[in-house]
Amino acid sequence: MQHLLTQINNYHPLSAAAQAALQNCFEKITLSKNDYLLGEGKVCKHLYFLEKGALRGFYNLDGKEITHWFGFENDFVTSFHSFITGEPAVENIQLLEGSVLWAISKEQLTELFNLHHEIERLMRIAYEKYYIRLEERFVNAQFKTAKERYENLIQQTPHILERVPLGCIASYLGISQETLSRIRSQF
Amino acid sequence: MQHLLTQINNYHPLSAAAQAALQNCFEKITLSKNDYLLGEGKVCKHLYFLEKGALRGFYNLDGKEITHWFGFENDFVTSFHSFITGEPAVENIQLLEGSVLWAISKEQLTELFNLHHEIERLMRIAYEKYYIRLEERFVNAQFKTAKERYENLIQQTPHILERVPLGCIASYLGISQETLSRIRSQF
DNA sequence: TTCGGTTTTTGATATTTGTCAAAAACTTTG
DNA sequence: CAAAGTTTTTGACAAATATCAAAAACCGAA
Repeated sequence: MQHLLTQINNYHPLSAAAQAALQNCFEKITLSKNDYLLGEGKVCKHLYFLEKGALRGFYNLDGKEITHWFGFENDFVTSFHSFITGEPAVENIQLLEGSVLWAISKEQLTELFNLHHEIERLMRIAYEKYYIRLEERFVNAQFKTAKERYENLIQQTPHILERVPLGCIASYLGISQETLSRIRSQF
Repeated sequence: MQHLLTQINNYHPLSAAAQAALQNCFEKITLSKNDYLLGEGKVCKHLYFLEKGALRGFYNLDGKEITHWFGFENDFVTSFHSFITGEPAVENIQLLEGSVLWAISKEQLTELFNLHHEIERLMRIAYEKYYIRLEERFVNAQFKTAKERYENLIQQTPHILERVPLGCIASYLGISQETLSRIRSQF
């Protein structure tokens, strides 16, 4: 729990009162490799903080699993579309490693927003960061070649390569596994 | 100005006090077709609300202009990366039509966040909406074919087709102008 | 209305990436 | 450790898309 609070203070420093309130709402979850945090069709009612471990978001297309994002230590994760809109999730969230998470419900979070302006500020800032991050991935996806995207991955998020099976990475990069394998053989 | 306030209340209803505060901070800007709202290399210090008109964000790559987003009536627009981080913008923002905008500086907005919790909430909610919208574009870019992306455009944002030259739309869809032309001829 | 410039389309060809099938390498577990 | 399963690589070929060049269509201003 201390780790969670430290990280949150890193995003945006909070008063003791706000920290205490958060502490009351977050619940610890421990999951094993391959467990599901969320299955498609379910409404995702929680925001999670990933303290330790790794997971992926994926959806099914023509019988294939399309992994489109990963979560690692100190990431906030959820199915954002479902969490925000309240609609059923299109994606699954599955553990890539045994992990420790902290969960807070949307209801509780909304309540905390009302009680503590600074917690809503924290969230606003978190969204800003996540927006920028997504924007960069979007530009990569749309305007870079498969090889450039792989080089980007090596340089900017090499931990993904070390902790995730190549099959997941291929769809994360938006290319087929075979193409990824051929790109790798050029290095 | 009334239009601006009405639209903002649509996002999230505000108290009279908050509305008055906003009203004091937003400045009207009128620009002509082809004018620039922002040039690459400059830090984007304002958030804009587009009351009437259309514009595009684009950057230069190997001498070509890559349009990656459009703004239309009732959109909040800015170079988000630059606005959020304070770094120089990579992109240009150029008017596609004569337009009416309202501008607020980041400084003023930050001040308003401190004075009115509800304005920060408005912004948090706006980021949520924009995040989801971008996520959808990302999935399209990464996992759909050129033809599917064009069909999506027709169905979901047909106004783009009516108001924007095809050259801009091609790069918005992440395809060459020639390919776009060939796809169009199939309809 | 016509000229000059811009935008869009068409054609021929090259490049990139995907698909399917099989082999090789790696992992897990009894 | 060995069999069975899974993941990754390789090969041959097909499909999607890009590029370059030129023609056609469109558009704005004298």
